[in-house]
Amino acid sequence: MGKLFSKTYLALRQEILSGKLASGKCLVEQPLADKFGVSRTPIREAIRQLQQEGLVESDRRGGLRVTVVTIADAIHLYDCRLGLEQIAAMGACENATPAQLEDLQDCLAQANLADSIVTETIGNNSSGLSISPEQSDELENRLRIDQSFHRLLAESSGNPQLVDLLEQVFSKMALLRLTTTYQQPDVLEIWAEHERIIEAIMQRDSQAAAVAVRDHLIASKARVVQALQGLRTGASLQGIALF
Amino acid sequence: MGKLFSKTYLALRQEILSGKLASGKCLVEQPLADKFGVSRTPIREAIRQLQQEGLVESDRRGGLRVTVVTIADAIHLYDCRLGLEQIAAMGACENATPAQLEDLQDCLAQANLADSIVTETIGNNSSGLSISPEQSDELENRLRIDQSFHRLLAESSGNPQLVDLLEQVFSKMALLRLTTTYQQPDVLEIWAEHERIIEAIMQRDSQAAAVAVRDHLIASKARVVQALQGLRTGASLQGIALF
DNA sequence: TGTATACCCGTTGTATACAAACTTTCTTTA
DNA sequence: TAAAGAAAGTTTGTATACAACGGGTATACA
Repeated sequence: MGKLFSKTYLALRQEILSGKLASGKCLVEQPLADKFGVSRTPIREAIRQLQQEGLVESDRRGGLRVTVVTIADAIHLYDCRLGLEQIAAMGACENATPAQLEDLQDCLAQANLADSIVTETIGNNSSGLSISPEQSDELENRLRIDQSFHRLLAESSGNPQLVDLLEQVFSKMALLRLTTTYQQPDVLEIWAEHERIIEAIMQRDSQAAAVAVRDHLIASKARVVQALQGLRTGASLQGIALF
Repeated sequence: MGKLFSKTYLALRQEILSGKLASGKCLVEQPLADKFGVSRTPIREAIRQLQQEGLVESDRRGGLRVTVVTIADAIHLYDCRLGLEQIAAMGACENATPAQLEDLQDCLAQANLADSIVTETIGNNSSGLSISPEQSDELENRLRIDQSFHRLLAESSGNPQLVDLLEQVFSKMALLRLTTTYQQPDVLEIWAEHERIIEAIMQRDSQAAAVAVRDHLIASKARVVQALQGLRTGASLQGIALF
């Protein structure tokens, strides 16, 4: 179907996730409609969709803006993931199909491959502050792989409700993760943690899987919080709002 | 603000949650607009809102209908609650305010009060199949109390994201409740389980709280599954109550 | 100069008209 | 009679016009 609203939705989403529409930016219907060459109606639909995803939130004055993710939100979202993904891992131990297990392993393989490429071509990023386009692409790639892993994990649980809820959490974190991954290029630990999760699931050991997920998310949360606090002290951003 | 869409949203929501708009019923914009005396625009807005809440889902043919909650969904939703509410309880141990603790205790007191009233006026329901209006009201009351408890628990965590996610789960479970009528569950056990949760939280013992929540939800899930299985085998739709 | 009021402009909410896609049914033809 | 196609009806998508609400500014008056 050639619906305009889905096109504008995708375009808007891309603008938000790429940072062209910055967090906190007010979304006004008519200018957006002009920008995309459509009327206000599909813009409204698109914004509603984004609101549903958590990428757009209502302002205090009833207006709409790109969601602002605070440090507190990041922590809260990680706690939600902690609860949901432990259940997902336990469910995966019971219900993951062979194909899904294979997908998870593929994901890990891609991760290692991507990591080796980055290590070869770029090396570690401890030297400078600036990030080249190639680095940016590779880091973007890692982010995608990580997201794929967690999405596959959710799907492997065989619980569609869980998938839906986690999807929402991931959407809200997308803004956050976009900025934090650049600050935290050392992801070898992450892949190791993913491997432990997969191993536990393949052994159908739900307790071990839950523990592995818990450890992974607690570690990730710590990494992100550290990165965010570093960001905050570096810039002169007032209060809790980060972006 | 006297926005029409919020009025129609509330009206539609009420119709869905009261069962006047049955699960699976297709939602067509123009008839609904005629029914509520508004144009299609606010109807669309309201439906989008309900879709966001999970009370409306898209049909296979792209149409919209009142969400259909299956038995499998019920089990999956309980698993989601299991994950989220354990986190909520642990959060509550850290962040619950004295006022919130008091509210939780009030909730329990109301539960005991309601229970004694039901016991006095009605007695247990082991005898017959039919349920009087008074019984129905009292069971409705208990359901509200139970929902209040879990809502307060979520809020006590101090995690708004968690509150949002649990709200969605509760909404969908409310739909399931409508597909059947009530059956008197063993409520004394439920209140006792609630009490254990509160005690753990008041002692700020997050591990105990998580265990208490886990035990409670596993028991609740078992109760519901048992009721559902009996419902399937038995000819008469006695129904279930979700606690 | 400070405050209050009135008006203008920007933004969202609502109604309505029209278009496009899909369904269904009836008709026509092989 | 069956199948294919066309026409009518249904439903959602889109554009647009207008209304209502609110904020900000300018002006008038104290």
